[in-house]
Amino acid sequence: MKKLKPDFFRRANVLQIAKDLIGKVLVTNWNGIITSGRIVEVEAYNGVADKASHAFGGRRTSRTEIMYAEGGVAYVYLCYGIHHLFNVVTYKKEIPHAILIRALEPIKGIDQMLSRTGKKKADYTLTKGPGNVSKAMGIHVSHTGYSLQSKKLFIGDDGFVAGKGKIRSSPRIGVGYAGEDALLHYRFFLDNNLYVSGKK
DNA sequence: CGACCGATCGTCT
DNA sequence: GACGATCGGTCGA
Repeated sequence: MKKLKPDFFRRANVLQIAKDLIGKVLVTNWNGIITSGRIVEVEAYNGVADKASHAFGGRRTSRTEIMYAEGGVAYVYLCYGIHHLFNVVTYKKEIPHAILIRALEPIKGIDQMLSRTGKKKADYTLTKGPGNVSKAMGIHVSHTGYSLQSKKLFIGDDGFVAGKGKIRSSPRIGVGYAGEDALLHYRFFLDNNLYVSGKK
């Protein structure tokens, strides 16, 4: 499998990168324990102009500082005190674009995902939703700043191609506070995939 | 089904 | 001191 190169993440159009990430494979390798899954749902956060983004209006804090880094690194933050949400930083230095990985279809290391999540059997809840993705993959806030060129955390292309018309879009989840920006179709997902969050 | 609620804590005001 | 880019369980219709 080919690891996605830095150039993939350094493009200006965060919506295009988000769409391109659908069907790619997220891999973690912590101490030789490999888990991987196909990305089936993402959301784009379009920098300082996007009310739903942590970096809206150029807000810059110690938490969000990593969003202003060169594209191709991880931004992981804690949500509701419980869930670690994994994002990919894109575009260039000082421009805080990011893409939230919301759902995977498990490929490798399913036993390991079960033990990390404490679930008994592998069903579509294993890697459905951003909190579950990080839990199953062993991703933690301490991984913020990791390069996606690392051997421990990267995104690969195994040749999978989404069929024509299979990538759908919709408004983002849980961003009602963002006013009119909550209506933007910045969420992309594989049509009819069980692991996509939202409806059953 | 849908609505609601508790868990749990770092971050920002 | 309030509140989230969430989840999973429970309750009632």
